[in-house]
Amino acid sequence: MVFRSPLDVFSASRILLPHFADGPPILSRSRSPEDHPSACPPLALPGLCFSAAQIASVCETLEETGDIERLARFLWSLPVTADGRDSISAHESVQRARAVVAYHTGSFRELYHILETHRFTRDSHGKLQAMWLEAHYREAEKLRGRPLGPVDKYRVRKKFPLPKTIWDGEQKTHCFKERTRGLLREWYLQDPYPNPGKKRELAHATGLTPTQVGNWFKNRRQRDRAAAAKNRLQHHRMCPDGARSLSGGECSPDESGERADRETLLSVTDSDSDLDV
DNA sequence: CCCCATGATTGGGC
DNA sequence: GCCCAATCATGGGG
Repeated sequence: MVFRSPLDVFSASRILLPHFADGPPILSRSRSPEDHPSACPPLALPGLCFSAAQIASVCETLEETGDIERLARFLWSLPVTADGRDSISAHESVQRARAVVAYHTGSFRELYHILETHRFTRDSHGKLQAMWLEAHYREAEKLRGRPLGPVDKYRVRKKFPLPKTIWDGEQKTHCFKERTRGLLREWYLQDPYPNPGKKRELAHATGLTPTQVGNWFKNRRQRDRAAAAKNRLQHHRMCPDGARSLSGGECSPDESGERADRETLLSVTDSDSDLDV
């Protein structure tokens, strides 16, 4: 938090920034002795010389405050080089800011190009990924003329995978290992409501986090209940009236165990394979 | 494309 | 805090 931006140095942000609409701010030269003139872009107006680092800090600050309009004007005021290989563009904060502005103005082609051609650090990944996806969603939505459902979005994500520049390649596991699931099922049969201690124990045994274990039990219970409810409906269709006490083959309900059918099925079918976790 | 199975998230209730 | 239902996200198979 020390020396975050030139705004702190100049302490004139309120005065300084509104001028961007009308052109570059009139400012005295940088006061920081470390800002060597070489950092100044060749196109900078005389008398106005931000160091690249200061420009980057301004970008960060404006992005944080969410004032996209002003950020856009600030970027617009910066000198540009044809290849973008200047000291200003080399700053991640600047590219990030350009991406944010491109996103907010709907300049998606530009957004994609920025994201694809610059390497971003992990801290930026979350936001940039969200912009990448959201932009593609919007384009797909426009093309299709109706809002996208979850599956549509999934397809969009498959069609436009995240660039390596904003994604470290880590992926979530879709399914746990067979052995893990076998363990979970065994414990579930004994106690569908494990206390925190048991959850931690199971987590340790399976290599999952306690939260994942909890999620698994939660989903298991929910889906067993759903299956039981469906079963009940079917039974009810076969035996519409309340003559349940007469044990009549097809129509004898095992009320205590709506889950029983499913559980026994699970415990039988899932012989524990010895795959590794 | 669609449907299904399964892990994760959300929002309300207690 | 945990529970639930509903829903989202993801991978795989017809």
